[in-house]
Amino acid sequence: MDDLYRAIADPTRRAILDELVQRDGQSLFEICGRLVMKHGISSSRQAISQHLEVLEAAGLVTVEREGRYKFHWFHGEPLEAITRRWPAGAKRRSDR
Amino acid sequence: MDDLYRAIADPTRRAILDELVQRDGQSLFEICGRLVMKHGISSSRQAISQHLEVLEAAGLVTVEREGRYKFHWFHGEPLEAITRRWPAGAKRRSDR
DNA sequence: ACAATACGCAAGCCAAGGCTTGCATGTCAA
DNA sequence: TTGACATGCAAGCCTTGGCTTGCGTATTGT
Repeated sequence: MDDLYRAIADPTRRAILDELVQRDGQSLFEICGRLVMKHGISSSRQAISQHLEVLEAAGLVTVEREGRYKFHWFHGEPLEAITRRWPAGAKRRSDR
Repeated sequence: MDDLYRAIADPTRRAILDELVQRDGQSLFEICGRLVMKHGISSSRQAISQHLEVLEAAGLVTVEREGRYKFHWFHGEPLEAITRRWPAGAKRRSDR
């Protein structure tokens, strides 16, 4: 529950989510390449791998091993907890 | 835009938002007291004040000075950017 | 005016976290 | 089987950020 907010706190992890939404089921190397190409992020492979672990712990990314590859899928359901917790509707202060 | 995710990354700040949703328009001292009472959080007044600055920078809290008091209101609209960015609907991986 | 109240500013401490580096493991193709 | 490829593990560095401490400012009540 707490991992969710930590997961989306990092801009690189948010870019990873953007990437997976745009093209689901990518491997680690695919993600690394696309982050450099389209998001200007050039972190090491290990750094991205650690980010993916955090996203997986938060339930925002689903993983499946296939041979020597590991594919990643986006899973947005945990995000609903945020708008369920606070009324996102534009609540303005009432005049006093 | 980036401040939003940092703002809700901290559990104390999330508790502050919970408090303001439950009782809008509190002063700093009121918030401090209620955090101790109902959330078991006992940080110093300055710590809470700094948290409120972060929340204000993220647009999640509206502030109005009145004499020697400073009142705080919850404003949930920025949160909509999250579910607008990623489809929160439970998207599952497609079989391969 | 004076003291108490409510809050702001700024420096410093310390733990958490993001990143790198180096090595290890496992898988596939030739 | 051997080498190339895709990933995992672990230790260390270094910045970020949350918290405290001490002092300063402004407002209110008596």
